[in-house]
Amino acid sequence: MLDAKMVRAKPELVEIALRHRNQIGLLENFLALDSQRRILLVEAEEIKKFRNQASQEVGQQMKQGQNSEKLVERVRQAGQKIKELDQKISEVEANIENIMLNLPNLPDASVPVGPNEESNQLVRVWGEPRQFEFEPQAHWDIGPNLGILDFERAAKLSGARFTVYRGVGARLERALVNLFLDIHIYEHGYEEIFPPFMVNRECMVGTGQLPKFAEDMFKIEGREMYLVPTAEVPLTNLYREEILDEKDLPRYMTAYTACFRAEAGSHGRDTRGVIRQHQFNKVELVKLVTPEKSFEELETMTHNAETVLQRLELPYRVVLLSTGDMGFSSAKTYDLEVWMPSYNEYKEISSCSNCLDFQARRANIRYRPASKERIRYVHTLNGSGVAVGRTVAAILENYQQRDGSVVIPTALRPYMGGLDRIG
RNA sequence: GGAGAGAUGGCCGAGUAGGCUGAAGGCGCUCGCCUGCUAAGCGAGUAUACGGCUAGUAACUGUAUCGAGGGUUCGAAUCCCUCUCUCUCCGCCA
Repeated sequence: MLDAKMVRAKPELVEIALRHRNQIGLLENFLALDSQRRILLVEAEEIKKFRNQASQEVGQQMKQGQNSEKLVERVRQAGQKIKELDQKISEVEANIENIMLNLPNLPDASVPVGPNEESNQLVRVWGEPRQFEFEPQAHWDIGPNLGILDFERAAKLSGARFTVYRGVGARLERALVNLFLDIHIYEHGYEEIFPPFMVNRECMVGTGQLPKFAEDMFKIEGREMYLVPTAEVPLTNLYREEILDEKDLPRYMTAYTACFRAEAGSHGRDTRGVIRQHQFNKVELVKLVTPEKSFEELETMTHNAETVLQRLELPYRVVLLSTGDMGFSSAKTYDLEVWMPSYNEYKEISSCSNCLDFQARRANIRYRPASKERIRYVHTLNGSGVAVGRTVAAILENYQQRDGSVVIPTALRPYMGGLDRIG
């Protein structure tokens, strides 16, 4: 959520920033409702002031045995008026809230302006795509051929966009989770968290999935509970409605969770393989930091995610997303894209974002500065460290051999019981 | 699933025949004093949100907030209703 006072003070700037995000005309109603709200507030508060004083007076008079009927009657009427005004105010506030909850974060000044991913900015490239001396296969062929991915039976169980991992494939998935977690816990200093995979509505609003993107979520029938679309949701919301001490910051947290996405509106995209699934595994990184530090924390978080790909010796590049390609809650996002031979291009495998105080404001996560200034919102960051299914795909494709077998990256072998090759 | 208890400020914890309690007391924290150092001691201070007024995120001022929402009342942390959560016992279960 944006700071309403800031929007009120500089609507033109906000308008421009929103236009860069392809969001137009969302502010018109806000300004009108906002001033209406303040007019109503002043009126209601004045009457409440009268009521407070008058009802106290009534108490005094009653104690002294005086007749206070007239005053009582006036207060009664004031109470009626207050009820009406409060009613109006809460309607107006509901409208304002609705607008505010649907406004995306504003892009940072360092973000390239552009309508879509075409405007993304290449930041750096690591490693080089391998030159195959044979025709490389796609992971959706490699996996089934090795008997480690079973798409057909997954469809029988759950439909499209699900995969069954079996045998060494299942172990590969599990090994990657453990490798990623170990790197972030023991090398990068993140606290390991194992959160619930279902969360309530407040959490989903807190990180920005709701109310705008309800159709992307899996909701539990008959309950206000949602399957987590990313561990970012439970991790960030761990401190919802809390006031932290500055000495408790920064907080670095990492978690493995399954992630569940309805993928509404992505029909026909990435239909083959494990790239776009309704359920996938991910190790997520989340940071809560002081505002002064958030941009440098974004850099280190991105490097933390890169470490995983470097350890696996997978070629990737880092891209700074343009204003038109960023997620709703983010002010600045780096994507990590891993080389995928089947696509003959780099595919997103991690997304690292600085959300500034946007989520903190929604989730009401604040901290008390050591210097005794007033309480402030923390800044929140999140990043994939990294998507596990896509890593499996990348390993299968980048490490495939002419005979159909797949070499296991060295760093992963201890997690695979020493196995150095599949097939 | 059955029975009962409870939700108050950063924490603990008072507060029911409804009124001057934003809220006693303690702890913690901050500042000052004291002190060879530390500790102890003494004094003062210490909620948040949204408004008004302002050059002002200063001061002043108003309103709201004692789990959430609604009701009764001139007036509710205190009475009534609904919901949520926590705890105890029983049952069931990985």
